[in-house]
Amino acid sequence: MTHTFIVQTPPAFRFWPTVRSHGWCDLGPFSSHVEARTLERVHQLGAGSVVRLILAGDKDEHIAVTVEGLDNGLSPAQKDELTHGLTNAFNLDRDLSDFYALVRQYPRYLWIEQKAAGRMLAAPTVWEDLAKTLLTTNTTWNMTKQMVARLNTLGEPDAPGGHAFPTPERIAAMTPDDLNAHVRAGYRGAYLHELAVRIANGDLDVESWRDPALASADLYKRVKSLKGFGDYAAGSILKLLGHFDRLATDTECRAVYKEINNGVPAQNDAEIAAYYEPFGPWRGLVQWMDVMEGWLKNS
DNA sequence: TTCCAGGGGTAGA
DNA sequence: TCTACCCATGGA
Repeated sequence: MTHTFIVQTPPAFRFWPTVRSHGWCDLGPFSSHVEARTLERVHQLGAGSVVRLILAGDKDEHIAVTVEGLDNGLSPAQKDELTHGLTNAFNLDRDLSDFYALVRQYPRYLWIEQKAAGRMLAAPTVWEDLAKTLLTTNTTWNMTKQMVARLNTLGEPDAPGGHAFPTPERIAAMTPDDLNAHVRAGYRGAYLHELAVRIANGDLDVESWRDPALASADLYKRVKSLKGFGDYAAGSILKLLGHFDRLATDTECRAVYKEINNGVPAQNDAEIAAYYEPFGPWRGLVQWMDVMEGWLKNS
């Protein structure tokens, strides 16, 4: 049985550039389909049922949500739950007008507003963003995809054979050794397990980190206090949570800086930080746009 | 075989 | 605050 509803979006929102703003769209349980311009996701509702979501932008750039896999109707509570999760995932509460006003002043960055880029696709839960970000550290993107795919198979299955992202409770119920025998995350496995345990037993309420009143310096400290989250990972998480005043300088960013700097590599990360400093509270997003420019322009 | 990826923890200064 | 060294995986 299939149900469809619309999630309203803010002005200047565009569905496809937001989907393609981040590699997340190709990490399970998301999958993006370029020809159809749809984003799919196998998703577990709070009550336990697993559904398949097919998302597309409609003519007004609102999000058309098709829900497959519910035997009964889509209840108002389920619709609210999905809308809430998608509001998080698409960062629909975020006002980017100041960001566009800033980049409009730089010829190099005029493409950002023209492409309606800058809104980043996140996961519906902070736990999922943390787990995936941990699996991007010190590895290749291809390896990240494989590790996340294996992690994802631990989640609740749906009828067509997909899996929802595993809950922290599910991961916490495993031993670290069993988890890593399955995910093959190397030294990251123990960190992932510890994170799941702390969330599952209530020691950490990571969903509360979405609170807009939380200062980014405070949030940064909290993320970095997690095992396995250093400057790069914490900077990445802050962006997904809507704080853009932190850089997340990785090998990719260093390569991009070299291009911007006429082929001359930065002597150190401080030189890269100095380049982005004028962008103030938006510097992290400008840095991300530099990394994603080629991909976004071709999406 | 070695090197290293969308780094980070730890010890020691 | 900075540096040296270690860390598992698997592709090149």
